[in-house]
Amino acid sequence: MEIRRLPCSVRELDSHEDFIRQGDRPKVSAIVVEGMLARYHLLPNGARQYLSFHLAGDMPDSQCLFIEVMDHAVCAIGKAFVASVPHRDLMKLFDSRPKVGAAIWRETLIDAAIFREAITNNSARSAPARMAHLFCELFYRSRASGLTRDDTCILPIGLNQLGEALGLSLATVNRALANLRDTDLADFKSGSLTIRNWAGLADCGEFNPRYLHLRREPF
Amino acid sequence: MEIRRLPCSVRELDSHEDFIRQGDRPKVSAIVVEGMLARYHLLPNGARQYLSFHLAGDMPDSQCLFIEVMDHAVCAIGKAFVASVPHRDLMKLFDSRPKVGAAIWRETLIDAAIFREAITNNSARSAPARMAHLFCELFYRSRASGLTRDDTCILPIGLNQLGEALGLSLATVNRALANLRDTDLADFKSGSLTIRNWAGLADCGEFNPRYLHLRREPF
DNA sequence: CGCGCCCTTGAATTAAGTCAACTGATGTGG
DNA sequence: CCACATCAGTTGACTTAATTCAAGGGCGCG
Repeated sequence: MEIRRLPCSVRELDSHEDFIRQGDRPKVSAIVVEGMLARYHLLPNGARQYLSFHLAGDMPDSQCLFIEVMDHAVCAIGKAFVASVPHRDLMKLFDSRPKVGAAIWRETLIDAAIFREAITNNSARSAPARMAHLFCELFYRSRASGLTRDDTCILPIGLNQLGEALGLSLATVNRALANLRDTDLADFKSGSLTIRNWAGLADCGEFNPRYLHLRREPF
Repeated sequence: MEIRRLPCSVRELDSHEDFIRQGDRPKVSAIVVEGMLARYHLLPNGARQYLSFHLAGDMPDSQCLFIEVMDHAVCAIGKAFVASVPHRDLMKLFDSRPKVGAAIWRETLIDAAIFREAITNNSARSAPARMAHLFCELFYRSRASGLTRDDTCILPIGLNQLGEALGLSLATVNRALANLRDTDLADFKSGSLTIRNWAGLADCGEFNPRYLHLRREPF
């Protein structure tokens, strides 16, 4: 894509560092170059609700192109590198190349599909199933982006954060992980996820990759 | 908006009637003319997860403009009228008037913000709080669209469906409603919602309308 | 009248949350 | 190099919120 030719500045983010905060009015959008970013809500009691995770190539804050003030925050999950592109330049690009605009619009619609799936996941499934579904999604997307090696992918996230993503307490997350390990479906340990039985894991989490709308599927 | 001038066909939908099903590849997009539409996932066990509700003026399936196959369904909540506009015509409009395209893009981004809020609502809040938040959102949006009278708005939805939206069982929905009624926050009865204490309800549901990004606020 | 649908309520059950103690790595300073 | 602090993960006992199950009530409709 021609986005690569736009002027941009790359920045390194430390683990847990915020890239944007709720209430900000950013003038640039970010593209993940390396590592992982996440969006989250900050709740009145100080707790967090993680909303989505973003891998290399994703634009985790495309929404701020058209919506002035951020209703959520974006932070790094593990060390990450992001490229910032001014909105002005993106808009000019959309004018001169409408297809690029349409492609990014499409990406934002897929983001929305991922949000919808998260609603269903966190509302209608048991703790181990939620865990399994999230693992399936992250592994599938990682693999589609060529970020896996054999059956494992990097996932520099803590159990607490997993809970804040899935609407579960730390203890329940732990037991769900133990469950997946015991049934030999997946093994999550010290920031890396290993798939032991893909079909079984997908079945447990009712994972159907249709909603990701990938052009070429990694399986 | 110039959308009104596009050729379109208006159709009446019965309560519960599907407008689009999962797996469809629609060639038209809908605009709600009257009544209410909802998006939902159909789960493997036959259950539903409602994802969002759409009032007059909304485009509940804008996503199919750029994504071929539907990953969710859209149905009527109560009787409704929808106008269908062929994608072809919308695309032509976007070409000739980029501002219209940007406005619709913005709408889809607000949809995404509503999905995010639903993730948080269904993951991080108690049953009565979820109920309160949903009521706040629907009343606020209804009011912004001029669809309320005094402190009540039409909400032709059953308790079962409320549960399928909030990730709660029928019994819990009932008790949550009783709770809101007892504390004199809101009264939901036979398809209409009456707000008794707006500040209290918003507080109970931690409702902050920021995420709706409305240009002019109804309160 | 009687049937079906939706709402309501109560009692029993279960999944998940809370609380607290303990482990095991990692890291720091004396 | 060891003593100690720290932090993330693990596990168990208890509590609670929500689910499930079951029975009953109101109401519209044939």
